[in-house]
Amino acid sequence: MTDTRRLYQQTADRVRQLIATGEYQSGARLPAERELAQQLGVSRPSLREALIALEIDGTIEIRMGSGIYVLNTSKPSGNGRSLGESPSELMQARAVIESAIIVQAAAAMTEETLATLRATLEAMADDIANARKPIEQDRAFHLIIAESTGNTLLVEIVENLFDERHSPMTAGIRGHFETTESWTSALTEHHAILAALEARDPLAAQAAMHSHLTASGRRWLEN
Amino acid sequence: MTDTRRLYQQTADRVRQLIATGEYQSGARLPAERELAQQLGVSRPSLREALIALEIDGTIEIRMGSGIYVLNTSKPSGNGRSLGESPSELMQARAVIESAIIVQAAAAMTEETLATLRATLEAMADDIANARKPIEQDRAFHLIIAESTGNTLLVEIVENLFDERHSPMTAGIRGHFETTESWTSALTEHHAILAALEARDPLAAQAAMHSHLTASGRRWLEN
DNA sequence: AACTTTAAATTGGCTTGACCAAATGTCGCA
DNA sequence: TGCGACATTTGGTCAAGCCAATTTAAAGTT
Repeated sequence: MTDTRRLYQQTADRVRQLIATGEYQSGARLPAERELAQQLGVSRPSLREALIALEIDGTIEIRMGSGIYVLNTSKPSGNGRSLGESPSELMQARAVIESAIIVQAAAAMTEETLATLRATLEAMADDIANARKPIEQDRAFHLIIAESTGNTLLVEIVENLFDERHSPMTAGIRGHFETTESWTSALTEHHAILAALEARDPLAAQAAMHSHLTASGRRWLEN
Repeated sequence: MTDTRRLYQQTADRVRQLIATGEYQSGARLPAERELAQQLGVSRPSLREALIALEIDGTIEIRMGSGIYVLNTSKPSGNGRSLGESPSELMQARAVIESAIIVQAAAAMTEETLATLRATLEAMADDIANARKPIEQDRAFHLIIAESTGNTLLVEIVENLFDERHSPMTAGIRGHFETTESWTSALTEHHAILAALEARDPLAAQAAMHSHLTASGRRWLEN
């Protein structure tokens, strides 16, 4: 699969790799812009855009007239999980948290909330049929479940984790290629979750939610 | 004082102002790059650098061939909470989330991590014996467990929820009257959690964590 | 008239080339 | 040896142009 992300994002990742692999360690000076651009096969303006991204996330420091320096090489997580696996990390976090939340939600589920959830899935199906990305419906489904716990903190957490997925930052790591198929799968899984909630079966709901989010993460990483 | 920052930073701020002043509201489309650059009196490459900075911090979204769009003007960025949150809500959220997390943690528990946890409890006991508030040790205990999942997002969430409890805002709702007794109870509960982790018993650990946080919330409210 | 197809205009994506300004290195002179 | 002027290196910015994705408008079809 060809990388369709913007060039500056791809380039930023390549520079991150140079640093991660120890090619350039903390405090080291990278090659000059002109040279590095040629070395990476991109134009200087494009490299500059990448450097700005790296500067913002604290990977490098740019000193005018002097050079580009690698900043804190402090690496996160000591287990070999390694580079740029933020998407899987995100979806794992969602799976853990939302699975726990839905157990609470199942207990407090009202007929009214169930009706709202059904309406959401209908709208989602409609979006898919019209080749629109049902991101808002997807978001609503998860938020409504969180809201049914009556705990605003839990809602905020679910909200933030969801939005994290579609943030430009995360989109930069891997472009989303949500296809009609993948959305259809997601819809099916949502229906399974809803069925468990209708049956007031907390454990089944928990299992369905966990399954949905892990599958969703897998789809995200595979395309 | 003349602004000596790089041009892209100054430009990014000017665009942020255009958005903040309502010139361009959420969802609105900014002028085309060429036009906006001229309007701001900078070159297109410089404007582009500014736009990348704005894209990264989630202020705008750039759609190829379409335009530049203003995203959510709401800026949560960390601590957008504060309203309608009760201590009980906070502790309920912690109970739900940390109980789920410890199930993952129990599976990944290493002897090394267990040793660190034991050391934390010893330091906590020492603090209590010397009439010091073992807040840092308490914090460390919960964070170490979260960290053992290897998921930085989960760690962040646990961290934020913990710190929320001791924030000025929350402290204002109810001054903490953590007594020696209440800290001793907490320590005992921590030991119970540790015992379950040493036994590699996820369910027991889950129960112990849930029990600890609900009890902790009760103590908080009662004094 | 309504819908579909096609072409033109718009808009972001990227490159080449150049010049300026800050920082650094070099060399000659005291 | 020490210090100051000059040349080099390096980032900062601009200008103009072409390509590709998207949108809009026009033309064609039913």
